[in-house]
Amino acid sequence: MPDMEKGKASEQPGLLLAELVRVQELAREMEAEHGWHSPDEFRRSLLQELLVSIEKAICMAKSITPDVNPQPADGDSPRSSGESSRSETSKLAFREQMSKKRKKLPKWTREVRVSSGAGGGVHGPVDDGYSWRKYGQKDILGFKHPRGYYRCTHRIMQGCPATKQVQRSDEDPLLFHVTYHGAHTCLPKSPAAPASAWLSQEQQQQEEKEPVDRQQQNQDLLLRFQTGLRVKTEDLELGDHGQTSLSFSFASPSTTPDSGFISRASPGFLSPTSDSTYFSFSPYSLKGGGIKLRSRESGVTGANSASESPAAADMDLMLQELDFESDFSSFFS
DNA sequence: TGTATTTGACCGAC
DNA sequence: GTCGGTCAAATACA
Repeated sequence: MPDMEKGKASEQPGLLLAELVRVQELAREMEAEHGWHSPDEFRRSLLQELLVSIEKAICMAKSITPDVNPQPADGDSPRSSGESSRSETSKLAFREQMSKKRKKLPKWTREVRVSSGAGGGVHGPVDDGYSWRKYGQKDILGFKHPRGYYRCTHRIMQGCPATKQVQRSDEDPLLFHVTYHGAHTCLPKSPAAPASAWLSQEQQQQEEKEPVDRQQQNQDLLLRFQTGLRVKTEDLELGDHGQTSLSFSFASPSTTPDSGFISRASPGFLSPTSDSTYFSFSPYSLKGGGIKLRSRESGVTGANSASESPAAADMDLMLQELDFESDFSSFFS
């Protein structure tokens, strides 16, 4: 293939991505102007759905590369048709296809700490809006605890390629590393109101009563985190596909997952591993899709060392330097 | 009885 | 050859 053609081919996804980012910006502007404080719940949920869909599209666009053959639509749902008659060769071909595809999928890693107050497990209903099905577990070299493998329940029906891996920390049994692979192409279980679950009714009412600008909202968010739970970023980094690593720590006994933050989320999110339970957050809530993330200076190490001010600084940094508008708007609105 | 989880085996990547 | 990720039959559970 001549270089010119190669260049054109590689330009297409870039243009597509640029267009999508542009649409995302417009949607965000619309949300900022009309959606965020709109008393019209319907309009707000529509805007949030729109933003989530755009992010999905961006993710998908990012996963496309010009030098790879386009995947057939049923590539993600191997058992959807003709499974029983699949020949050995086609089976192998499919595996190879999936293997190549995996490498292209966007990936997010995050660490989730479960409060000891929850008794080593979270009994409160926690939900990221998607349902997961465990398909494997494996002992990993260098880790005391096995790694659990989950995929989206809708993989077969809707061909959703999203998977996640859950690895319990050796040092801290209450800490779980959750790695998401691929963006959901399926519909969330409760698309209209997943995010509102993260705030108390009182907080939501307050939110509606007192319209503030976006930066002020970020500050409010920060305050809420400071009073309710600690949040810190650690080793914020960029992977090949915009991988980020974030850490959430529930530090106050009065704000254990059971007592508030988590328990207000919808059911079904709790995904037990073999010897524990864990919870995690939607990749659409925190991922840096389409957003450049900058590494912060290291200085806060270990979950327990996340004192108030570094956590505050980190959160502040996140909220100011990273464009988390859509992410956090869906996460906390 | 249908659905979800467990677990040994298989396969590709390194 | 080793290891991580996935498959799929067996099993558990509601």
